[in-house]
Amino acid sequence: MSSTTAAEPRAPKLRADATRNRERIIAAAREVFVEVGADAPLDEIARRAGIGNATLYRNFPNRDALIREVALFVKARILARAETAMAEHPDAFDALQSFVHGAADEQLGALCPVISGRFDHNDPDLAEIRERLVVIVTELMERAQRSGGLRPDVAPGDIFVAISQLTRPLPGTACLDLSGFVHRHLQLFLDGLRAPARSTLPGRALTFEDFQQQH
Amino acid sequence: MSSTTAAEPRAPKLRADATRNRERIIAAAREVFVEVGADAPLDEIARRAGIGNATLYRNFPNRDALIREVALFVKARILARAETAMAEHPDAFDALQSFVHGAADEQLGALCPVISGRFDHNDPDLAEIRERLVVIVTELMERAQRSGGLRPDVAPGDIFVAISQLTRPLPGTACLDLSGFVHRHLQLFLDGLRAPARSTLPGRALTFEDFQQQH
Amino acid sequence: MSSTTAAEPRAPKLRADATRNRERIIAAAREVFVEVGADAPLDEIARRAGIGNATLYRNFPNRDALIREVALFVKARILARAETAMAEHPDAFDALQSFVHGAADEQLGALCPVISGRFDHNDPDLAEIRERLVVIVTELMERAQRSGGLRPDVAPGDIFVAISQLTRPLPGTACLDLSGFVHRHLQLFLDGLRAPARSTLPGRALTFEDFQQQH
Amino acid sequence: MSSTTAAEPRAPKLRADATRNRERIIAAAREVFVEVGADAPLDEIARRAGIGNATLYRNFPNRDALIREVALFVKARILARAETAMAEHPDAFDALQSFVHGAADEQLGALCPVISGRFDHNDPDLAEIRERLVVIVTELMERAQRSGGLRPDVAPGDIFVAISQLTRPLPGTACLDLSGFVHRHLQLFLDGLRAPARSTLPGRALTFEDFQQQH
DNA sequence: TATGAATGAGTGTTCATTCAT
DNA sequence: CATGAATGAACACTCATTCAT
Repeated sequence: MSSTTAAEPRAPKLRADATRNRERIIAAAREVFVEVGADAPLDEIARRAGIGNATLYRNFPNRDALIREVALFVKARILARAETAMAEHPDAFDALQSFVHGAADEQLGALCPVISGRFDHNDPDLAEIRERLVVIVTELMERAQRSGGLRPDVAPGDIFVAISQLTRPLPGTACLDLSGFVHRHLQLFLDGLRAPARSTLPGRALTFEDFQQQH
Repeated sequence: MSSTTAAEPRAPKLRADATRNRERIIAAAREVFVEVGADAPLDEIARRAGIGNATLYRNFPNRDALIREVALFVKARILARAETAMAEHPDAFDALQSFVHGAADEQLGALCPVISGRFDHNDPDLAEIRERLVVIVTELMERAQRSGGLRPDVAPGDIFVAISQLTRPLPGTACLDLSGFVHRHLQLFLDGLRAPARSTLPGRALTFEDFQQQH
Repeated sequence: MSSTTAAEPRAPKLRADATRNRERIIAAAREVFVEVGADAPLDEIARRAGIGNATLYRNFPNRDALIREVALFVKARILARAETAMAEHPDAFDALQSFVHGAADEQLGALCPVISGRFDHNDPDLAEIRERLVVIVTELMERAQRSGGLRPDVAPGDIFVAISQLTRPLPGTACLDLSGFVHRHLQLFLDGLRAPARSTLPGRALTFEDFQQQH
Repeated sequence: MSSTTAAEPRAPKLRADATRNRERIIAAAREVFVEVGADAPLDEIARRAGIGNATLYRNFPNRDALIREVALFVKARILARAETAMAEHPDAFDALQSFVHGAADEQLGALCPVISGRFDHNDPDLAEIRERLVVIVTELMERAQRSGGLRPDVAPGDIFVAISQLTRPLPGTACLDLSGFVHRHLQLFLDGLRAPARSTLPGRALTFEDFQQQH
């Protein structure tokens, strides 16, 4: 996944420190981005990670590089949620519901605006994980549509938009303020997704690409 | 509503410039806040309004005062949408749907995060318009629930959260990027609101006060 | 004294307003300069005088012109104090003491720093009143020296420096904070001025010109 | 006194730059405050110290923090003057005179208005040095009163007011303009302080606390 | 290599002065 | 002629990024 995974056999000791720093930075960055937003002071992230600011810059030459790593990290976790959901729920719509609520717990909504706009659509690492995510969510939805649980006029992009929008915290607020209600409104949206459709939707079904253009 | 509506017949001439500037500032502020967010440079707003920055400060001594006026302006328009919706649609759920889509067109979603947090809950002008909004939306929903169109386990706060979240643009993006799909996802949410309820919702119904605490 | 005293016979009515405005501005300026200092916002002076800011600028094209008028006004009052002191006190040193305490009451100390530095030494009105002040204070001091009350190694500039310095309020403070003690320290200084001299003074006696170079 | 005196032997190298900068900033601040006053542009201080403005802010997060350090620095030097004066002069009034002229040379007069008003009376460092100053000046004066050199109706506050007022430069002027005469007028004041008293003073003797309330 | 410090560009806000009514 | 409004320049302070140790 990461480009520094298996290469040089030398300097293994230094790497112990280095990778621990990387992880601490990414964790701190995720926290701070969720709380403060994409414009969070990088010094604050460094402080929260317990390192000097220049160390942060050594690991991630600019804000976008850091955001990229956070994106990779979070998408990997969301992918894992999808895999778990599919494995654990025999009913396809149940699996979809489980995935939606699980992705919300990964704070996808809080992080989408952070990532948004700064996205390098050609980044191979991101492309790979995105592709895997597309595949599994498409599979999840098609199963649910075939089983008659999910209305037929929706596509993966619709799901991701709903998750990211309905779970976004308000800026300047710690993420949890509305979170007591997040699952409630996701559930209302999921109820709207059930077959049979109760209305004719305007627009067209959103592909994952539509969503990715935004995020 | 506005304090400059019909009152003093004197000194209309001097006011001509001033009020035109005020209006231009508010319009520019709304635009810029929607596009850039609550931290938008005030100089940019001044530039967009075609005035000097100090003129902006003369009219609105600080950012919050400006945001307050934008809030008043937008809430007034949303109130008007609610009144229109109620008047024009004999079916109560239709009226509710019309209101929801109309409020989205007023960019409520874009402006909620702007207003959020900086809200002076004691401001009498804001309190008044908020109160009128509460009354009419409550009425709309209760009618729809009595007529069997709307599920009984939801309250006004749920509606406002949905509107504001599902219509929020991504930061750093002109508002319209997702807007082609906004009504689509609102419609999915509205489908989830229809009676009979297709699930048991977690949490409790949100009152308008719950929503206001956020916005 | 003023250059607008006796001239044009026309427009006497307008002048009534105009001169009342002038006086109110000067009074307000004196107050505000004493309270806030030489950098006081001119808008505050206009506000305190109950006029618009542009009216202030019409009367006094810039800060220095306003300060000049305040200087003239205050010096005229101090001159009057000197004349009164000389007339009322048979003993020359008593007269000097009376003058010193009286000048302090005119807030000379507060206003010297306002005036200082912006002085136009060629201004004929100021020159005239300055000259009259020099003459009378010199007379006061020479009498006191001849009568053996005042030590011989001091000159008018020494007196004025003492008054202005010992009565200066601290910046950012309303003038009166130390004022309970001003006369106390002036009195100590006056005790040091009495003959016979208790020390040999460093430097040379200050003329009024020495003082004027500062103020 | 200073928290960087003798303590940590580690990390002396990095500190070399930093402390040199701190010292240069304090020196420049003292200069500029004396010349321009408490409202001096901090950018000018940074420029004079030969550093970037943000470096100044890194060392002193706001104007008051900088003023505090200047106050500490200057008070320490004045305290040293008092100790020297007491040690070197067998006659108590001579010692007092030496202290007064010495404190004037430290530009106490110029800096009192800078410090004034922004004083945090609870600051422990400032409280400590203030206390030591009170003790030694009280001692100086009581000795001089016991030896019959100093009139009995004065107290430390009277001395400090005289020093600070008589040595204050005019704003907008380099401090030295009047300085040729400062010692002359201080000497006149000191002559007024000698026993026997030549008048009955109005008001009451000023304690150091009276003075501190101002500065 | 990791760090703390330095930097300069950017933003909010104030105020003296000018302009239009 | 008096006024309120408009203006731009100035300053405090923040933050991303670079440098020296």
